[in-house]
Amino acid sequence: MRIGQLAARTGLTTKTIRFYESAGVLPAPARRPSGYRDYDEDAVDRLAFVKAAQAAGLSLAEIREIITVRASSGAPCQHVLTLLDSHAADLDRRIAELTALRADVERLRSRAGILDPATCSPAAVCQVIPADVVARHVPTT
Amino acid sequence: MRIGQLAARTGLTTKTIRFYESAGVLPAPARRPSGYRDYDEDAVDRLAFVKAAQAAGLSLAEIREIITVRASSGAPCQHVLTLLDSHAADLDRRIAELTALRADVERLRSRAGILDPATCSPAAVCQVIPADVVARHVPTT
DNA sequence: CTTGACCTTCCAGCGCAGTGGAAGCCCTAG
DNA sequence: CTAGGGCTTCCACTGCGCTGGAAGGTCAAG
Repeated sequence: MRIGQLAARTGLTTKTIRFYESAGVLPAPARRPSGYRDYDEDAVDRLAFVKAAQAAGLSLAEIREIITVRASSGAPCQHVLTLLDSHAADLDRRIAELTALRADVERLRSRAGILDPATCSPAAVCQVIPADVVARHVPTT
Repeated sequence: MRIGQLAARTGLTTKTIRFYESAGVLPAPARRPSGYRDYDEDAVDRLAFVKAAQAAGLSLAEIREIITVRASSGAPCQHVLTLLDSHAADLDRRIAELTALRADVERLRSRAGILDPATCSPAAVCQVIPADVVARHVPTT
């Protein structure tokens, strides 16, 4: 099938499919004499995997790596599990950070009621956002 | 004071300070005859505000807008509160998304034990990541 | 006078996952 | 024969917050 039909069947754009090929997550397909790409059914499965892996939070670089492992040393399950674990840990960290930030934003909000706008200095712009929030949200990333 | 000293006092780099000026979050300072930037104490306060607002999750574009409001119509407290509210709502959404993703990653992990690597098709790469995760993590962003 | 630290400008690139557009070929229907 | 829709390549751009480097000016110490 040509790229347009593959796009229709997978819900991606032709642009994205070509980009995935260049990104190494979709093998270069056969070509017709005209130069048109000619895909088989495997391409549909592969793109389904790419979408699923993205939905699971993996980057294209990680997906490419999984595919490489699969091609060179068989089933990449162990590698995938390691990746998933490290992503779960990342997610836990991010969730904790965002939750802390959420609490701090709430704190600023409720504290704002007792402030007098007249006491804001122009250089400091707005005392609703005080300097001490920096200390609580240090370079975590 | 010159830019190097301002950088030392704020913990930023000279590059970043010039970038902030071009981004409109720090006013252009006076210049010495040599062309060197010459900052006053207000610059320290301003950069403290920028850092604090960043730590509170605001983008430079939002910070610039707050500063513009401040310059044109006085204390921007109401504007800042609106921004904080909308950011709190964003954070709630992001946290919910990440939490759902975290649960799904966990689900994949624990389900992986009962899979036979031999039943993975090469095109689908790895059945640890099944197509149905896509449905649960639809285009949310 | 020279060295070196500091400053100036401008231009380029990072990572990420695409998206947009231009110039041109292929193929079929009318 | 022409129009159109599809396909090809390549290059540039998006958003975000910087960071790096080149080429050159300034200033104080030795």
